[in-house]
Amino acid sequence: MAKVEFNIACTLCDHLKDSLFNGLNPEDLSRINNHKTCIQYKKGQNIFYEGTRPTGLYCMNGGKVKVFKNNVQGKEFIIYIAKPGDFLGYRALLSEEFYQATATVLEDAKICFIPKESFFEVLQKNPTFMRRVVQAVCHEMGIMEEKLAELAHKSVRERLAANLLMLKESYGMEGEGSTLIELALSREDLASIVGTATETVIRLLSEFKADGLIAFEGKKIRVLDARKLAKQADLIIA
Amino acid sequence: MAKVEFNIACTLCDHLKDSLFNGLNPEDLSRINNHKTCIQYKKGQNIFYEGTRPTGLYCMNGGKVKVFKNNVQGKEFIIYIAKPGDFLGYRALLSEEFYQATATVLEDAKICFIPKESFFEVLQKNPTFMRRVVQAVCHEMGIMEEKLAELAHKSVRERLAANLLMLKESYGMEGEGSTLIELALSREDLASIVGTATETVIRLLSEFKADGLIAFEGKKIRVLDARKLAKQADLIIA
DNA sequence: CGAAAAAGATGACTTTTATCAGGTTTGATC
DNA sequence: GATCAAACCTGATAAAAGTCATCTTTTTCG
Repeated sequence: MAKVEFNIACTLCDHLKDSLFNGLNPEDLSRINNHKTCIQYKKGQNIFYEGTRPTGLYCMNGGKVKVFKNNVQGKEFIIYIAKPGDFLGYRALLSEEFYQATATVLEDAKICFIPKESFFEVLQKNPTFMRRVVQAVCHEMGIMEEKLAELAHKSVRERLAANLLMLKESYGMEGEGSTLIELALSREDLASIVGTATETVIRLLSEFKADGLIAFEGKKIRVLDARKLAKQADLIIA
Repeated sequence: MAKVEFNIACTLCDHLKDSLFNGLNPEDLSRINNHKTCIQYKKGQNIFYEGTRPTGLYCMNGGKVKVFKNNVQGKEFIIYIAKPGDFLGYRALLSEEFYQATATVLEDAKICFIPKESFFEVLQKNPTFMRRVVQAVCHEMGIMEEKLAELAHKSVRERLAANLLMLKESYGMEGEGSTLIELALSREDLASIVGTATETVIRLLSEFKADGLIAFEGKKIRVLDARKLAKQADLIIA
């Protein structure tokens, strides 16, 4: 499973508009572009490992990557799932620490690597870009605070429902009419997102299906009744 | 309970050395100093509320403040506890969002307020300071990832033990010999930190006390056997 | 000081969810 | 297409932790 290089100019990248690099001046973008290395990864390959030192930033061009931590007993907790346009591994890079999580490819991915020096150079030269990165990081932190409170006080059923809705929002196709979660997640991975046992996820999914809240389409899940699901998630009272 | 103003020059602040303002050039520090308002708060007073818009940054000069979210049933989850030298409310300020949490005084506090404009001005003028803020925010984020994984996969007993150790580290007195947690936490607040019910915390604390792991001194807890506590937290295998 | 409120403690009970053990189905590989 | 592994599913059981009710102790405050 050798790594395969590919190359797309950042200016021509389909996902530039979704990325933090969007709005960067041509000069800085070309600096990034000239120093990047783009690699195709197969499902199951690792991008980086917990405990190692970051040497640069990963920018997703295609596919899906899970970022997770392993606990002592080997159980995974998935912190987030990166999709095209997302940065990967920026937290440890910016805090100058070791990676605290491992990144593994969920769906065949194309990922560009930008060396630390180039990224930091642009960051330092360009206060507006720095400002936007800070804003994004702090927004992300808000999401994590939300997750913490959810994990602390909601039942597994509520968390599963909430996460299905979240996945629909984040990984649904363009357009509001979309209800299919464009992510071929195993039950095990879904359990690692919700923070529960695989068996529990299986049981609850069958219940949700029996109640007409969701449907299975191949390896993917379609949200049939977002409103009822939100009720299950205790997001709306009525 | 009127708010009482006080004033201490930032350059003379005892906690400057623990703060992100440490190392700031005299010019920038005086800009901060000249625009700040310092207020004394009593236990129980609120600094800011979830859902409101931040207008500046709070910098702790004394006391303790809890930052928490309320869930639908009114149960609190404490995200962190700010101590002197800490910034308060910077996440929402930097992400330009509403506060997602409420801040309430745990122990009578002295807090300086720096208006958004002054803080942003220094931030923009001073790339080194910006860099340090980013680094701190990303470090904080790493701690939250850790907490997420802990909440997802550890038992209440393990989490309580881990949190007691954490509290000892963060709120113990200076010097490594210190074992007393310098925080008068109610059982209810401790439960809100661990993410469990008050009764459960009470029961587990009695067990820890019976096993000689901790002792109560007034409203405070002393860690008697950090090693055994770490074993309870499943942090060490042996 | 004394009354009221808040915090702490304990017991009984129930619910939730993890775990284990055994199945079946699906999918990849030779 | 046979074989093996992985993923998925189901049921039984046990443990963990929440809830509720009650009681005691401590704190607050007029």
